[in-house]
Amino acid sequence: MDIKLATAFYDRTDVLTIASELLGKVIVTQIDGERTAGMIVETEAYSYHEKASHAYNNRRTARTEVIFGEAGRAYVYLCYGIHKLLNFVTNKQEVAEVVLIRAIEPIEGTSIMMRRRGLKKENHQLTSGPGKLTKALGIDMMHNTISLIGDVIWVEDRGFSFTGEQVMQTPRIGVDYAEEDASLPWRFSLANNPWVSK
DNA sequence: TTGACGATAGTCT
DNA sequence: GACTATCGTCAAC
Repeated sequence: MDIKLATAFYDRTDVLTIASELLGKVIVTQIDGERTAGMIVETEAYSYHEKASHAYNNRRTARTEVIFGEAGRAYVYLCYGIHKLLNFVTNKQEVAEVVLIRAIEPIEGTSIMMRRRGLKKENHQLTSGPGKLTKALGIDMMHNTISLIGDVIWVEDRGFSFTGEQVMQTPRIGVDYAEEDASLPWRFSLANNPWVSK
């Protein structure tokens, strides 16, 4: 049974719960007439009250405005001038919290993803990182602010469930600049899943 | 108007 | 392990 997650899933007050519950959910994209999908195996939470967040201290700019908007939208931004990173906006309006999608396990359209990534052989390089999965799924800056309840990018619950020791909780990657907040264990990943980023 | 800086990934040594 | 491509964003000038 494939069930598309509704706004209510994202419109909750605990971003850590949402980040952990997204493990096992399936991202589906229908872009350029091509359908691809993958199961989320790694996420990170970001909140306005910690320094790693783009919206730290409720800083509002043109870029961060979507984070303060309604839950259930995509926040896509350019990192290092090259990589597009996909986030899900959560919580109610004016509360800036998001979940970064860091890795997925390919489920549908693997050959399409390989072509987009320029890979000839299938391997874990395909989607094991935040910049890799967006390229594989066909997600670009034009998808910033798009609804996750629509028919371009959405998330389904296909019944995959992970709990307890199957879920790892560790510090986030690449946020050393966040000083004391860099050590917050806000990264969630599936234990022993080969598609988790290195 | 300018310059410093990334929530990374791929290449080279 | 080290190096760096590449560009939008943001704050300071």
